[in-house]
Amino acid sequence: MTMLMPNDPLLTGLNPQQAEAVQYRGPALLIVAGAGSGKTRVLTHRIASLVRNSEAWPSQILAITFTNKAAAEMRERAETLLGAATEGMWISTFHSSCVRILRREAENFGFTKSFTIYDSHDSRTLIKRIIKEFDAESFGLTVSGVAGKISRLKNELTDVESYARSINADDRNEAAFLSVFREYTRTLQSANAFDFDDLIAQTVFLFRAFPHVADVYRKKFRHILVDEYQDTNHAQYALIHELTRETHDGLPGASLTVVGDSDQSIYAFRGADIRNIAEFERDFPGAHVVMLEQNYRSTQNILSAANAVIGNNFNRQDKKLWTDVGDGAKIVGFTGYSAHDEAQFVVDEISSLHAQGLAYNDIAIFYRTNSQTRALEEIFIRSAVPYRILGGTKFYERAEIKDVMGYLVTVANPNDSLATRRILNAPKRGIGPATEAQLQSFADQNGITLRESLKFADGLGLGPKVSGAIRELDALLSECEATAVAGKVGDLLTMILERTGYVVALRSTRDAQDEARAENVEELLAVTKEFDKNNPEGTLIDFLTEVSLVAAADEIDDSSGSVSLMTLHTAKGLEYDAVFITGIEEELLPHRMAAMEPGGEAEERRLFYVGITRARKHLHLSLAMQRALFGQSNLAMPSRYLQEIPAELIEWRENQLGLGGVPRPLGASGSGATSRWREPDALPERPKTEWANRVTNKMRDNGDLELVAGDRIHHADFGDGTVNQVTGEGAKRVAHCTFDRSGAKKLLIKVAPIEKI
DNA sequence: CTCTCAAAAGTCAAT
DNA sequence: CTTTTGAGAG
Repeated sequence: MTMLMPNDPLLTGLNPQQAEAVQYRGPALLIVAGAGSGKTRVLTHRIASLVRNSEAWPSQILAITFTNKAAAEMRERAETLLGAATEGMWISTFHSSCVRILRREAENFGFTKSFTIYDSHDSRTLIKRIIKEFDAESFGLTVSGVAGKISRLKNELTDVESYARSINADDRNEAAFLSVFREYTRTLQSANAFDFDDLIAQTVFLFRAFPHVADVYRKKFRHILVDEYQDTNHAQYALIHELTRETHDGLPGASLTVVGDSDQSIYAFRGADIRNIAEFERDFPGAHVVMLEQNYRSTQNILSAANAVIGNNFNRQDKKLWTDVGDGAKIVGFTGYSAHDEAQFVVDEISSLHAQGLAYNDIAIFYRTNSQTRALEEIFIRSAVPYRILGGTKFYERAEIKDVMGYLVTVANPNDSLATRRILNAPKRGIGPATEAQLQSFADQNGITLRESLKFADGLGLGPKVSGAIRELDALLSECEATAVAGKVGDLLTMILERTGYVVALRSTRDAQDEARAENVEELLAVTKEFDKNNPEGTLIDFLTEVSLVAAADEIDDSSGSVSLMTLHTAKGLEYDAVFITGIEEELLPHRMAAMEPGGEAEERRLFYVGITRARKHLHLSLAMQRALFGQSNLAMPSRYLQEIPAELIEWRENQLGLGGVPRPLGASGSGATSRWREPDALPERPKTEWANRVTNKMRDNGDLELVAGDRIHHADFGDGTVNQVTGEGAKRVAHCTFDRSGAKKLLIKVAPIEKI
């Protein structure tokens, strides 16, 4: 079914399998794409060929990815191929696509277009409140338990009423959960809000309940392409099914292309069902399958390690990645005494890679849990290496940001009582829990929103001070509502901050952290202004939608010139010249919680596999012998997965402090890691660094320390040394030194624990 | 209603 | 270890 000439530019440089995946035409195509096999290229070329051959209008194409970053990249590459002809194409994430559909269709089922989106944090706040109200703790309900169960049910497309029918009504615990679930659903509805899982599930319900609405989208989208198909959950799977169904007036279903790799399925905890891809051929009879195994990203050594590791998973379709670029450098292994020691290795190694000409933004560090960032950051902050942490405690989850966003949400969606409650007393204006309860019950009795109840505060018999505060808040919100209609988001936020004195209040406290909070709020203001600039037509709702749907990986600014730190999950879909995977220890990878879950061990192995296959040229694997958890130091054992990599692929680096006769954590063969492991009290005495104390104490400031080449200095860890050169300016001055004991280091003068001798 | 301090908890990844 | 929470005083 070739529609392209063999010499078509859209096919040049593609291998036969890739070319087939671009050209095949039929109702269903599954592209099994191993890591680094050029799937984005195949997808974009496929889209381009559809448009170029006039097989489809751009507006008939829907391409779905998991992150905004992936969507942006796909759009950019499609634009390179097609130019302006990409206009009208939907290239976006599952969540963004669904929001777009829901905003158009919300009025069909009891919502308005200005609905707000609750992130997991908002959901938990609401669930917590409901559990308390229902006194449901006594039935063993916890916030995380309920949140997880509701999320699972929604991902399985089970709504409250069908759940109610499925349970044993005599089970008091289940009944208690049901009433919490009911109340949660009711509250979301009356707040005109959807939670994350609703965005997908409600779109499916919408399509099922209103076939004529579904038909509109079935007719519109004639070619649907889904990336990372192995990570779809049941609701997403159902959404795709709904969209590719035949319409009621007999138009055949859209053509569906899915791309995925079951070896990279790492989101089972979020409901991802590996069967969606494994059973694709059964779900879509006549589906054509193309396998992409040639890897264009990594060296053979890296691929051999990846193949060896993933080969230990059972029940997988065997595929072997290969490359023709050659073996490349060996994988570098390192065992540190502690997480800080490990971090120091990472930083030193990065400095040396950088000295060899590798840019910082081509380097990334991965870890299993966000808590591992602390030790890394503590070492990074004192080195001259620029870094950035992706994800983790997210900006939008900070209390001060939630407060300020509460104003924007209340203005955009006055039904959202969760947001209104949040701002009643932020900043402190004397409206406490008692007043809040009174306002809420007044609102409930009169069938109005909490926001509207503020207008009737005078009749509630509250004290003059409280009534005055409420009147003032009401006036402020009214003014905001007027501004929001006409103005920019940045102007609105500026007005809110001025009128509430929120930033001023933060600045006037003694708490040093409040200064940082004030800066965060100002950063948010900058974000709104940036949004206004990039979206001249953008509304407040558009802004709120955008911030609700940002993901960790979306924050990556490739031109930032920094080393990127992120979890292994966030790393999926990205690639770097040099990759460091840290904390490759039992209890961490596989994580102790995951190891107990069914299928957990295999999924953790896939996670490791994903990490390994992100590396183009250099791969570093490191671990520590002791790792602190909640301030408690525990013994750590090398991960079982480490032993799955053939020993000849790894070159173990000596600990620079001189590890004497301590063996590397694993040898080529024979005795397992455990027996080769020394007891901690047998470790050679090492200079006590007491990182924790020094690092968490007040930040050192050597800002005015003058250093020139030739100066002798003393460093708390590295001992005495000589300054070779000083580069940079002001607070960013960097001393290039050679230490007598530890060799060459680059230190940020401002914060390094050094003194002149 | 607000502030302060001490106890308790979090302990896995995230759209 | 850090952050959140609850109780009790002001």
